[in-house]
Amino acid sequence: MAKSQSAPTLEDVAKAAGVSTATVSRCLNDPNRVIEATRKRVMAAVDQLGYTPNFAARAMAAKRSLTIGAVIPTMNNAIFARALQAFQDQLAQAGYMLLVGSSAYDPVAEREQIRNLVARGVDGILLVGFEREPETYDYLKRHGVPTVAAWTYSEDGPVPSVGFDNHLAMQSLTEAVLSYGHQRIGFIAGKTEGNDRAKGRVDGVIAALAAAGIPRDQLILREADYDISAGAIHFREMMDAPHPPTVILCGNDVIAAGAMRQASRMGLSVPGDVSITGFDDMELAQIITPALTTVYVPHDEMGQRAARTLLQQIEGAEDVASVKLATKIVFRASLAKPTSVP
Amino acid sequence: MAKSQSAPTLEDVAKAAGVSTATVSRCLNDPNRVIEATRKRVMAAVDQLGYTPNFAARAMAAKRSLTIGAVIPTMNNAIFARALQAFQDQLAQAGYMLLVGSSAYDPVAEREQIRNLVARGVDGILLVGFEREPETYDYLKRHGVPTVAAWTYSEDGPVPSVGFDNHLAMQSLTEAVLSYGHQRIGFIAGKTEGNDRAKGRVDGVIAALAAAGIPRDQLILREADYDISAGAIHFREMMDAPHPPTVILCGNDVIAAGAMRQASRMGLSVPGDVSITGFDDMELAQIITPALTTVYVPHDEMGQRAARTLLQQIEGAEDVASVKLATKIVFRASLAKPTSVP
DNA sequence: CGCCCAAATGTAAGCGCTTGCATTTGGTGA
DNA sequence: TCACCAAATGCAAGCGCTTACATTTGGGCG
Repeated sequence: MAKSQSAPTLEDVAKAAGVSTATVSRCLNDPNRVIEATRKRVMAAVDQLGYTPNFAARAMAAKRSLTIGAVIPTMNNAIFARALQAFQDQLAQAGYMLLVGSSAYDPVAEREQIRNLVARGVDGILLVGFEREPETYDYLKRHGVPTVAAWTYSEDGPVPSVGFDNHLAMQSLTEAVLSYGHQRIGFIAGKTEGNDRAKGRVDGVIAALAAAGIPRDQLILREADYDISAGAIHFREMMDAPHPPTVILCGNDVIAAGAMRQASRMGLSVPGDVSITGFDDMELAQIITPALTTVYVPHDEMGQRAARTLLQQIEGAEDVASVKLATKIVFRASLAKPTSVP
Repeated sequence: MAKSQSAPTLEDVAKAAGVSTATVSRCLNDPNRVIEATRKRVMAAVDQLGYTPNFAARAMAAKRSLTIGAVIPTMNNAIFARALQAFQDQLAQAGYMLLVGSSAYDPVAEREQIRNLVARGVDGILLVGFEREPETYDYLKRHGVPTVAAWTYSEDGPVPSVGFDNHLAMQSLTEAVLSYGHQRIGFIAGKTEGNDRAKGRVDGVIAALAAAGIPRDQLILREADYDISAGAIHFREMMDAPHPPTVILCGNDVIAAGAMRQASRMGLSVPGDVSITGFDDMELAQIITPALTTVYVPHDEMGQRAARTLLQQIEGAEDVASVKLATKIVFRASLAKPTSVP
């Protein structure tokens, strides 16, 4: 089938309506700069011809693309995907579309993606976390691309942020865990390299232990990829060691789910033999058995607020404030007092 | 902070290298049309200036955007997100980026998004399922935008597809369930309106029952939104009715998870009191207790193949073939023989 | 009944790139 | 050595839109 004659352009509409292209353009972008009679005529022509503006041309002439970019580690688990959905919904309302890239937790890939997005002329960018080369922030600033960092929070980061205090959240959870009487603690953290969020969580645990006067070497710490099987593997290794912990904290719910699965495979009861906690409060946290004690994170709100923060910047606001979201500990069955005498 | 002088353009590079813009352009897009000495000089200028091409301009001049669009129902659960990730990875390798829209299962929103993507000049579009107005397909064809439908399969759909046979998959699962001896079947389907995949699954169940000579009114059929609580609610209503089913099939794993949670809240044992099955084999299927019998769907492969199918079309291949993916039933603990005598 | 001014509209210059065609270059064979 | 040809490069015309600036229009007012 032959591709039809190319789509109608602004000029076609102008001709059909008997006005200049400038008028048509104004009708579309700033309707009340044009008198009603004319506007009607133009609009009639528009939908009679089935005209749709060409965004590339518009982007080029107007120097804005009505497109926002986002680079996230992965969409494989619901955790980023969910906030991204909320982010996207909010943008769509403002007429923006979302261009996504994923980095697979690789800083180099992330940098590439960012450059790519900038080359595509996105009007703003959503990033996850703060930790990346200063050059990247320079680059972004140099190109005048508004940026917001999510899943993290700081008053004085290189760009505005919308997120929560990873350190504090994990510290609180750890304190809660300690208050149950646990002394030997395992923590299966996410990979911390280039990941300030994971680092924050580790530091939170350490701070809580320190505050409780528990010697640092009581903490069994390991880093895992963010997936089920990694959780399972590390859980097994920790539990197989000479003095297994009475509770294993996990860097997120997915790792915790892996740990849980492994516990059941090893015939260990949770929380009878060992307690387990997660982070994120994804849906699965309430579905697995026993239900998971974890840290609730307002994913949807984070996505929405991030969008608004970005939009504000795009609209030219100076000194856009970062948004600090509250997390809270959700106590469920997977955490209990240790039974074995230490 | 003042936005710096605008980014270097092709012309700047040309000037710096002492060649014409045409040569620079060729260096970038078709390097071996340019002699090595020149190429080196140009490349040096390129990274000395930190030049990055402007995609809008390129899109406009070359009439391709190196951008692919996708409209999916939602990224809230991992099911679409996961395949989307695979789709995206594959595209990235070919230099494309992904522009995403989500429809929230609303046909009108979907149509809007599609038009939007076309206006943005995407080189191809990924859609979920076949069912939508014929005008949409006309529109796409008229604009010459290659399209592929995923999560569904047909030899002779309006566009090539990459997916599996929903009807057959669910029919097989139902047959398996029947072979366990179940007679009173409940099916919590997904909403079927405008959703050929959900419809296919319903038809599959019905076909299997018919083949087994089980009267149609033995089937307790309901449609639910695709979320946990909907699964829970419908599960409760079915089980509270006078003659509760001995097995409840669910339109997907998320609904099944909801059913499972509700079962435990009602003190019903699975599969002792009632069996439950899902569809998709998401990660959570193996994590919940009891593990869920479900239909495995190769999400990653679907995403990858969809990308390749689309790319083929973009490269001008005629008559691109649809890809039929195999599903298979994964038997886990949630399905067993009925214990109560019918 | 003109004049003046603001509102409405038109004119046309780009935005940064690709590409068909024209021109130049350099090597080859006679 | 020179004509000839392919390869390398340059020229310049757009691609479809926005927008600063110029021009026209039409009403209110003196």
